[in-house]
Amino acid sequence: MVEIQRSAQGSDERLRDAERTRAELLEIATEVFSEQGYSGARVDEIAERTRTTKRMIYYYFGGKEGLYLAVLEAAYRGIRETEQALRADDLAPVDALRRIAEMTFDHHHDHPAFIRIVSVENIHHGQHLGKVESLRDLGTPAASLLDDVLARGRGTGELRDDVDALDVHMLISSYCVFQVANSATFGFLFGRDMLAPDVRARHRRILGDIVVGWLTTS
Amino acid sequence: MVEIQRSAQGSDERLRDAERTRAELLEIATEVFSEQGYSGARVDEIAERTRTTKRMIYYYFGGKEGLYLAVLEAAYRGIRETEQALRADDLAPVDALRRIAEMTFDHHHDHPAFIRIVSVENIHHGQHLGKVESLRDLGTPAASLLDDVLARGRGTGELRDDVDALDVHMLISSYCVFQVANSATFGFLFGRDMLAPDVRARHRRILGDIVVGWLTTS
Amino acid sequence: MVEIQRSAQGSDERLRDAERTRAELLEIATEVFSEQGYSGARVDEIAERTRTTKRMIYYYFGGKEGLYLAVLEAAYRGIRETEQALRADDLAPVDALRRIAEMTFDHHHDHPAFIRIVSVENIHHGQHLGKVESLRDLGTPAASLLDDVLARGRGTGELRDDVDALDVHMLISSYCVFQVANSATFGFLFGRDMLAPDVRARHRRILGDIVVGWLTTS
Amino acid sequence: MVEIQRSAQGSDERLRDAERTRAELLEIATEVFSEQGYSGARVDEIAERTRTTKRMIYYYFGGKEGLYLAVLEAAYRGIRETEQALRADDLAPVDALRRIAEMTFDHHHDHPAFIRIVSVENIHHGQHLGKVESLRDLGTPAASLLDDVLARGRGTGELRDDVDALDVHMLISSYCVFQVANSATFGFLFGRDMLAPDVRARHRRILGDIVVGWLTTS
DNA sequence: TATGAATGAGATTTCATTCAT
DNA sequence: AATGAATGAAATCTCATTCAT
Repeated sequence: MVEIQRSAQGSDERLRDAERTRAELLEIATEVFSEQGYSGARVDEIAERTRTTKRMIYYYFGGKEGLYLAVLEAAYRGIRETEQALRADDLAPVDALRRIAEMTFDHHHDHPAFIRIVSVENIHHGQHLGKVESLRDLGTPAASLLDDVLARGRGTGELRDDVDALDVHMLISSYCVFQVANSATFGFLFGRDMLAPDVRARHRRILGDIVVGWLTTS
Repeated sequence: MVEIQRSAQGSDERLRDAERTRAELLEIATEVFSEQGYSGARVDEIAERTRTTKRMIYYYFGGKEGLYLAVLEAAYRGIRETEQALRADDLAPVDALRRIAEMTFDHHHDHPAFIRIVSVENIHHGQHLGKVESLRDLGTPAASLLDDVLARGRGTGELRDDVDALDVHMLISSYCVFQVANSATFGFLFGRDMLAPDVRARHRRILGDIVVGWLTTS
Repeated sequence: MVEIQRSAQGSDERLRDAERTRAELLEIATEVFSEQGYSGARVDEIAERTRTTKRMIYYYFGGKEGLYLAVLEAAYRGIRETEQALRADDLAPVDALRRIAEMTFDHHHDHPAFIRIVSVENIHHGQHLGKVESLRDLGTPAASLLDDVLARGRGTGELRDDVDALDVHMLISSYCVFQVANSATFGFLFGRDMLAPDVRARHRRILGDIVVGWLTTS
Repeated sequence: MVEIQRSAQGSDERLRDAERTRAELLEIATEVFSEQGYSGARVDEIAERTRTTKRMIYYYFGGKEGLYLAVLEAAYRGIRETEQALRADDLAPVDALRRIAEMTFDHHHDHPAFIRIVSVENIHHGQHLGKVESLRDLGTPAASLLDDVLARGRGTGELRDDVDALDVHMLISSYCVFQVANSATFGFLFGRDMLAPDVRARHRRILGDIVVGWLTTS
């Protein structure tokens, strides 16, 4: 019985190792793809920064593109989870808005790899995104949260009613994405490092001001 | 003398051809780099879409990177010229602001290749940008134009005084860049095509509203 | 005793399973090797089309080559059995000849996988055939049957005597093998599908005519 | 002027070299593919047996399959030329028939690589053949030559009229192809080396006898 | 008897670049 | 000013096989 138990554990361990191998590849790949882009990333480099070998990429993901798709999926799944965790029903509409803006801002700053992967995917015209079944209607959560807040605010007359959730989401997204995705060129051209803590704090506040200001204008 | 004249003409023609070859390579390269990224672009493809051969890329630009740097420079020179042409002294501060926002918006929509090149460059951490001498202080014009308007507006009390030109520029840029740079993923996830004429018109108006609204709040 | 009986049954079942696994591998392997050739066949594909796993190929056959050798042996054993079942003593020599030709013809048409395996083996210069001990003198039955018929026919003066059994066997074989082994290219080049029922019937008759005609010429 | 002439020669030489490189690759590839099959052939091996490098295979043929297609095309073009060179109008129908049979027989024996390539292609179900545009209606010459002879023979009553050119061509082809394509297994099983000169001569005569005998039977 | 994970060696293919004229 | 041929280095991918249980 000890025998059996041991071998059962062994099997579990192997399975856990398999999962770990897969996860490790995914993690490093996310890093490398986000740093070098799809074509710039090297399968060899990804493997080397791992405990396993290049061969495993093909074993688990079928190839470079498969790995990239998995990275894409994991990245988007990550943001979806964050969004779903974001609750704002307990706040007054105006506060909720600022809260959503700030949380989104923080999420972008804290997950630069994800933002960069999105940039990479856009360079490739989103051609891979469509191949990932599980990413079909991923947009909904973010929009519906804002929808609720806007609806509540419109009811009380606090928020204007000629703007929809997607308009707001786009404003927030564009502002937040830019911080991370364009920090290199913006920093170079204007000498302002958007990733520096004080600048970040300022921009965070400004975004809140802008969003609230815009939606509370009659 | 006939001899000489002929050979002079020949030389002129050759020079003109040379200039044309260079220009054609630059044009196609801008397209290809903006469509496929730096690593994704193929020297072979660029050459094939040209009337010349691959060898000329090495002849004129020294290599793939040299060509990319030239593309980068040309692209930024283009935007600088547009910005310098933008005049707003004849308008009241608030109108000038809206005007700047809308012109910038249009410029981005009308020059997607440039926006995409900037994305590409950011993917590569702006590592090439620094190598182009002529792009040193390119940021100034855009900022100084806004600076003037803000100064005028602050004087009359029309515009708030706790926001600087760079803050405004960043808001406008982020909003405009997003339209073009992220249209693929945004369109896929939310089903809104930011490049469609009606959506574009709506976003254009919204951007003006946001900028003006933000800066006229006390 | 119940214990023992149970374990005996268990063992039988296991053996039967083992036999079944082996047989299944062999069957699928025959198919795959005959469809893709030796080098073209993939161990992975064979395993996938089976209820077992790739590992079993190594367990039962030692490897890809061992599996191929087993396929080769089984295929040739099949034809030998067919040939041995072919009886012609009860027919007049001329009828027997036609009968042998037609039976052989049918056998080839009905066992394309075998014919294709022979082609594959010839592509590889018969290098594996020599390794299968049990295939040593496999040729004899076919030849000796013809030998008998020819001997009988020569005795009565019905059949010519300057042709030996192997000459006849080669004619029949070449004609029959071609039907199956070269149907793709012949069909492509001449637009005649040798596997179509009516063409097959015509060729069958023609073969009989040729063989009989040839051997009855003085 | 000497300058010019020299450089013209140089250019010619380069061109000739290019042609030579291509031709050499094609020649070695024909050998290797015919010896090892499509999947069994190694691009590396082909290159190594050449004065150039593996890279050139991709430069000239685009890849392994492109090279194989070129081999296929060259091989079939070779046989077509041989067939077109074969003239038989000056012979009496019966003699012409024997002549065609014997010439075809010799051609097969003298071009084993071609026969083997055809076998290889059949193993792959002729899937590549269809991709070579220039091989569309290649069959015609062989058939039309026989057609003429048969027509002449039927007119004089020397040859039977219920057999068409394709029937005859198939008989001849199958007999000849078998000699080369199946010599390994046939030799192994029956101990008769079909490629040995004396056996070859015997089979050559026999084929003539069979063809003539068949077609002159009323 | 059976199996999922792993792997090394080698195969094919790609790519920016240089050579020779 | 221009060019076709050539290329080395490296990238991606494949395949039969073995490990550990």
